Amino acid sequence: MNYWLFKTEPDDISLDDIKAAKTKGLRWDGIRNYQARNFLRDQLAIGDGIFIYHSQCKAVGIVGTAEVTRAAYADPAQFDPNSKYFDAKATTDRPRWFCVDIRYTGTLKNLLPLSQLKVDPALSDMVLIKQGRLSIQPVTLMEWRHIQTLAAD
DNA sequence: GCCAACGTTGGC
DNA sequence: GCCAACGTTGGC
Repeated sequence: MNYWLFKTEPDDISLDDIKAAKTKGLRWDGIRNYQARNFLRDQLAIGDGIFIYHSQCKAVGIVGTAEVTRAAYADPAQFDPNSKYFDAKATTDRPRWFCVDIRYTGTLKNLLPLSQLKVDPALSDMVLIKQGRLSIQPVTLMEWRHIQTLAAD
């Protein structure tokens, strides 16, 4: 069992949208960054825990949790010429991009703003803090637990 | 909307 | 295979 952080722009997909999808869950598609893709394809497993992080909005930070309900499969959008995620170089034999399905598991009592995460010594090695521009990233068990504790306060 | 960070593309 | 140009992410 591993832990992850997914960034999303709430104007596009918010935690509420994930919640509204209930147990049938949501396809997490449109990942077009190789580093994020490799995590998706090679490491995300059913049952893995996910922090949902809102970016590009007023309240930037971790808002809730979700879990993986289906491991990586070829992202159908790459084959759809009408999709903004279409990739002419991808074929069904050799898909380039992958997606997973996730479902809502909870909303944090308090949104944990990036500003707070940044100054927390226990989180100084977090990928979120050390590297920008990565929409799917690993979270250590220690970080996962620490953030859960912060959220419970 | 600005701009820094950084990944990707493409000419050579 | 180098590296400049370019595009995207994402905080502020």
